[in-house]
Amino acid sequence: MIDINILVIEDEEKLLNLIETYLIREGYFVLKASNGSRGFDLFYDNKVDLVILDLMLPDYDGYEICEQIRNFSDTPIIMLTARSSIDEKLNGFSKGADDYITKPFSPRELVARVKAQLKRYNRIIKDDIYKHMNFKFDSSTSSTYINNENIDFSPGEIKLLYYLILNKNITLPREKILERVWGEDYDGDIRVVDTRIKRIREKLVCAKVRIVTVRGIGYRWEEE
Amino acid sequence: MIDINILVIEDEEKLLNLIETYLIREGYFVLKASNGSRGFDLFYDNKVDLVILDLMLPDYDGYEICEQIRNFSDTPIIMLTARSSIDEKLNGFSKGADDYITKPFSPRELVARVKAQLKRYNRIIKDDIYKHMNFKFDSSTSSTYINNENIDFSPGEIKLLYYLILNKNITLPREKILERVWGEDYDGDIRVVDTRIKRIREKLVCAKVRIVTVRGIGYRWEEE
DNA sequence: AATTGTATGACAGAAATGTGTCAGAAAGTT
DNA sequence: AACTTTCTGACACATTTCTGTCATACAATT
Repeated sequence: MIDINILVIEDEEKLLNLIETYLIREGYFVLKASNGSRGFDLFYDNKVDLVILDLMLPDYDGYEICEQIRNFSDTPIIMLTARSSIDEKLNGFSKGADDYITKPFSPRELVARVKAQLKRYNRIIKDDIYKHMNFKFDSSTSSTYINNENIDFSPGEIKLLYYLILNKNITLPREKILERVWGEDYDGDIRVVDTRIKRIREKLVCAKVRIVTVRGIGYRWEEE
Repeated sequence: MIDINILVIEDEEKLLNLIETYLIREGYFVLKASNGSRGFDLFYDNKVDLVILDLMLPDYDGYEICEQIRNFSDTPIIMLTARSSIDEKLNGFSKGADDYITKPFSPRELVARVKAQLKRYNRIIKDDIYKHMNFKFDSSTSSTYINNENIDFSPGEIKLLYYLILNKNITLPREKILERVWGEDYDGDIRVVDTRIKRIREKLVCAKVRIVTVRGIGYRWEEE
């Protein structure tokens, strides 16, 4: 499965750990920062899929960070704050936050909002089922069905499959696939991608979906 | 896709080479200058899509260069500096810089900001869709559709197609096409352009757009 | 008609992708 | 631990597609 990384920037340690617990329970990977500066570093050095950002931090104002991130990234940002007036809310949105949670909040609320944002961004998320014609992929159990028959894929194949489905109808360059599926530190032959695509294709022959080759670029998941 | 050239003006050689490495890894072409004067020359003599400019150079102040460039060009400029006070930041922006990076910075930050600027600048079509009548070109996926049917073009054909669309209704001389699409160092027969145009035309027969020949000069993308 | 510029088809070398095989790694069993 | 099975990346070779060149045909201009 492709890991989903959530960066939480929050100075109150207890709350930080609490949030972490909830998110980990949902299967997300959590990056923790207790101040804005550290948060930045983590954001730059990792693939971050969503940011949960406290408004009041020891070093920076949450708005500043939000603005900074928005200068070069569309990663969804959820603001976290004790203040709850309408004014503040508007301010947060205008700075580019995608959602806003006021403390105190329930774990359920947090998780729901996180999922909502990820879904908006990615279309498909954990615990979702992708289906097209006779092909079905259940991301919560990583099982694949063709004509309601379970088809086995290896762990690596599932990872690639999932990534392709997440980006259906979008052409993915080999480099990008390699970075996301194999990881940034992998430095072997780039054509492992081809080999793995081939292995997946073998199992998709009867499915009404296919992986098309985009010469000179990479591959694309296409629905028939 | 058309090559993207980034001009880096930075006197610290190690940093210069480091930046080059990151950018090349992302598929950009890099022009290096270790002082302002040389930077100017490179800017004039090349098609530059973005400038990364150190604030402190042996011969000129980065602000001066920024102003100079702004006198006749909107090419995005990213300032690079060790200083980080708000004042400096404002100064940089007011002189026409589009973004600002303070040292030290992570590779990811650099690349992210470069991408953000290029995206903003190339609004015309990058990640955008060109459409006229029954013809559609999606630059983010490099896909072409005629009557909503996907038409395959080869990588080279896409490159030329894209360049023509970017300059629609403008007559492009062969020499210019050759320089931009084939690259400056290509030194084969100039008539390759004709051949490739022909191949594109074959696929455009049903489209309500066409490439017209301008005798003695070159070609022009024309909407019917 | 002569001259100049462009279109087209064929071809061969180049480049990218597909595929089978193999050996080492990882995971699972006894 | 020893063994078996599966997974996975590397690599070589086959296949497909691309692309520049060139010769010839065609069109425009004088």
